Amino acid sequence: MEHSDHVDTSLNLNNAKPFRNDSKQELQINLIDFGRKKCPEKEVDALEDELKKVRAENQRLTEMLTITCDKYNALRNQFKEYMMSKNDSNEMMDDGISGSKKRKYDSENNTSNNKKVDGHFLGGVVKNSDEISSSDEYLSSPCKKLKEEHIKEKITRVSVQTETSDTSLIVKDGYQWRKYGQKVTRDNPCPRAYFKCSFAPTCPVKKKVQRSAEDQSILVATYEGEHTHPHPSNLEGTSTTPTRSTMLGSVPCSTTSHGSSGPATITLDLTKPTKPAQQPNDDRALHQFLVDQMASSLTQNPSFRAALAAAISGKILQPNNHKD
DNA sequence: CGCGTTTGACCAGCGC
DNA sequence: GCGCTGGTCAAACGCG
Repeated sequence: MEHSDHVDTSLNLNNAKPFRNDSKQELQINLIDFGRKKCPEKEVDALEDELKKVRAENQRLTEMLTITCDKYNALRNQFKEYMMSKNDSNEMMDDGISGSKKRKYDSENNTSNNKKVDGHFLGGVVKNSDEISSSDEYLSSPCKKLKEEHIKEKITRVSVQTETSDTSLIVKDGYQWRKYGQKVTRDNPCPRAYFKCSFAPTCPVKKKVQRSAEDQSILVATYEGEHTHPHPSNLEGTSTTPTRSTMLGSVPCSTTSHGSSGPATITLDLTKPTKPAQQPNDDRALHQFLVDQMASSLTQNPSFRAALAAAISGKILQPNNHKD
């Protein structure tokens, strides 16, 4: 676009504040500047048309996404119900296999996870799709008590793409962790680090971090339990209030979960910051994430679109009124 | 000096 | 019962 050199289209997302009046004002100011600098009427009409088209397209995509999400949720619920009924019947038959206990579950889960992590590596983002199989194992554990414990104790698995040169077993998720152990496991030459949540003394959450045996640039973090306290970033007054499903700590991530009972798999991509996870890069990742979130929520916000359209039609079309 | 990390020791589950 | 393994503990250590 030839205007890009002249027009400051930024919404000043650096502060990552929610959409508020001041942002709207700033937008209007930017649009005023936009109209003032150069906008032949034809071009404005063309832009307006394009805007309408984009809005229509956006609307259509939003509807499609909503429908897809609804369908996905319905299917997921069906699958969950099916698995529950299947496990209820399996449990009776599996009672003889008393050997399968916590450790067995963990190790099987870990190995299967490690294998699958690499199988779904897609251009810097790890697509870890073991949630179905692991929930299967998870729920089909013959030990009823342990099963209930596991269900109660939510397990989340996070695959993090990092630099191979980064030897630290640190997954920055915003919480405070205290390392209490490290162990080299049999099926993986890379040591596994054990962390406890130290943000709240009573918080039962534990975290295990280990590099994938096959792709050492991938860190696999396993979270056990749920935090009994709010996310530290929320307490610090972080402007956005992301849920665990959209933001794990302060790094960009996506998550696939299956309700409250099964393990969730979350995918982080820490490769975009080109250096190992350090504070400035963490900030950059956070910043990028917030920008994306803001952009996404703004474009899906009907009132924002209406305000944008109103601002364009009201201000640009009347370039003479731009200043008092 | 306080706090977090490191690391060897210990414990419990599991297979043989 | 024994050895292997994963998970945890706690003393030693390092750092700010």
